[in-house]
Amino acid sequence: MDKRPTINDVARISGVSKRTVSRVINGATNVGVATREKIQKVIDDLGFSPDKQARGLAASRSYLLGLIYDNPDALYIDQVQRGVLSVCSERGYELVVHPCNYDTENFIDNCVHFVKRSNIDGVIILPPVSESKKLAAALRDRNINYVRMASVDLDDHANIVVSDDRAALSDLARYLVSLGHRDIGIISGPKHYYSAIERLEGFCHTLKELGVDVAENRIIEGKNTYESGIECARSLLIQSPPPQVIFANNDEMAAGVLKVAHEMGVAVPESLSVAGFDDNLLATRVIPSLTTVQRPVVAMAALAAKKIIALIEHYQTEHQDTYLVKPHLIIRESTRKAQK
Amino acid sequence: MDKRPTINDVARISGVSKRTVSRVINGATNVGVATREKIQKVIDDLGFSPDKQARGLAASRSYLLGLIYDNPDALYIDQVQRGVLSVCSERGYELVVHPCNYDTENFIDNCVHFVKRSNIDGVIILPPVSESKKLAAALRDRNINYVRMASVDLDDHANIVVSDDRAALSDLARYLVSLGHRDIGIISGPKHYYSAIERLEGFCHTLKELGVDVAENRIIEGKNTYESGIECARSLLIQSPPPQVIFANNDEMAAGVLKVAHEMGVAVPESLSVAGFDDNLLATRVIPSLTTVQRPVVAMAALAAKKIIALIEHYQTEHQDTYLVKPHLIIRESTRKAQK
DNA sequence: TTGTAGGCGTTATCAC
DNA sequence: GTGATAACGCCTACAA
Repeated sequence: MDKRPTINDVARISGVSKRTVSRVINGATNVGVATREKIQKVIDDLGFSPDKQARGLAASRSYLLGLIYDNPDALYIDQVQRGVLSVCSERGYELVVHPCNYDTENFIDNCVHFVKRSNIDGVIILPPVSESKKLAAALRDRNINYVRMASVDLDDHANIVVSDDRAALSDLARYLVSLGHRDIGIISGPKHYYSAIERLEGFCHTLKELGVDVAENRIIEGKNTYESGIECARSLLIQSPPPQVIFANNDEMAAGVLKVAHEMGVAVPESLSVAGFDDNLLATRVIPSLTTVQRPVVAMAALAAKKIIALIEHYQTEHQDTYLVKPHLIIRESTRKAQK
Repeated sequence: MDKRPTINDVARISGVSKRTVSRVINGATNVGVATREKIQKVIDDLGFSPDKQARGLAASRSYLLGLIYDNPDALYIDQVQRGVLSVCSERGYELVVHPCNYDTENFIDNCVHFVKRSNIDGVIILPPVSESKKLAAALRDRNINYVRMASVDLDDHANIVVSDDRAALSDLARYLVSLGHRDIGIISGPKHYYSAIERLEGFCHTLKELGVDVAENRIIEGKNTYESGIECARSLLIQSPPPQVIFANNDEMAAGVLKVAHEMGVAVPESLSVAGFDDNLLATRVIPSLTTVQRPVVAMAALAAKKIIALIEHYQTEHQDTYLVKPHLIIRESTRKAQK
């Protein structure tokens, strides 16, 4: 590899000590204007940029951000990565990815070890892993910076970005009732996920307010997978009469509903309206396209990145306090007015 | 953060010099058995592991692998990441992701700079960026280790993993002809991508061998996007008569074909067979499910990771030579025998 | 087989 | 405002 210029080169050429160069690099205020300009010029001429490793070794920082997740939704991950990276590149950080197994017993040690062995400066944690109190506690105990992305306000606002799924589902409920539907089926997510509970409650609560009750046998707990969506849709659609609407906790399962409806000869949206959640790639590809809820994932991820950097660099910003973003309803072809 | 034990602690406690500890850490052979065991015990007791930054600074290595891509297919990226990471975790590396804009003029500088500023030990490059001769040349000039994933054998075998798309498309052609189809439409990928050319040629070549000619107006150049698939499908299906089969260069575009067929009242697979490429998530979700070609992406990525590490650590392995993997045909609902 | 000494490129301490 | 000098934790000639 070509030898890159070092701080020593800069110091020698500009005729000052490297301590002073260091001051300029780090934007310290106590440097004479003339000195600063002279040094800056040399830096520019040389194309010098500080070596991350040396810098990290001395300051015990790595300029590395970690992304911890156990989420089957690749599209979601991809959007998060893009959001985080847009901030990283501005601020001189890099992103190290770390998928893990939420289920395994040693997953907390695994994550901690990940951070330790590479001196990761801070981690962003995605749902559903982000819902783990144990992980958050373990990180906090070890003074590891983290920011969680979640659907519930379960941490200090400096450590979390939450999407208001409850409010979004409330909107969806209102919309469906406005179409004249009163018989609604639900395929929820796994009940041990806060996100699933939030969505379910937000949905049912508003329905109730509007005078619509959801019978118990119309709520089925799914696993957020396509296969599970198929299974649950089947047990919902063999009921007689079948519901007028099915809301599925994510688009994957909603796609499963479409599949089963097609098999059973149930026309969507003529005889059955279907809604999902995520605005996954699938939502537009599927026929009919899905009415769903879109989270501003890229923006949330960027916000999370700003927060983690604020934590690392110990400064206050307005980002510290803003933490709540609201997803919005996207109406497509899979929902329609109730038949008379 | 808790203070981690250092090599000095290990040396002091085991009563040897840190040079000897260093030898044990790095698996040097010239250490007395007794000494080695004694030191190893201390290492285990302390839970010591060498600091990556210090190590990197001294040895000018970072134990970081980079992943360079500009690919809209999040699913593909996700699979690659998992494949690479499975090897990384075994070998003590971490993965740093770097999406970039293939189109922009400074993308090469951007990538080089990415590697330099974090002292990335080596990069894995995904298609279509991997097809860039300029990038490869730039990396080689600067002695940056790289491995490309591609559809064509366009580099030293130590630097590439290629999927034999040509052979796979040959299989597809044979399969379609065996169903009795002779009138075939094609939505190719952008012609400036090798992958698109390989697939197109592999397909047409075998068709010709089987006595099937594809008329020029039956081949349309798409852009690998869903929208482009819709557009191209339309101009193919308004021809009279329309083709019996449409092969699209990827599943995204094939999904577009299904959409248009649905709009135009063309039954798939009864009146039109459709095939894609990738075995994207879409392939199974869509109705009817797609006949397509699956690349063993995770395995390819793992192989690429092994190759890049071999390059970094300068050793020969059998991985150096194996570089070609063959995708295989997956037959689903979207293709069917030609009607009499 | 083992140890000594110096260096990797930066930041931090504490004088001046 | 500026500059020696010592860390930071590890690796690598070179010596013994």
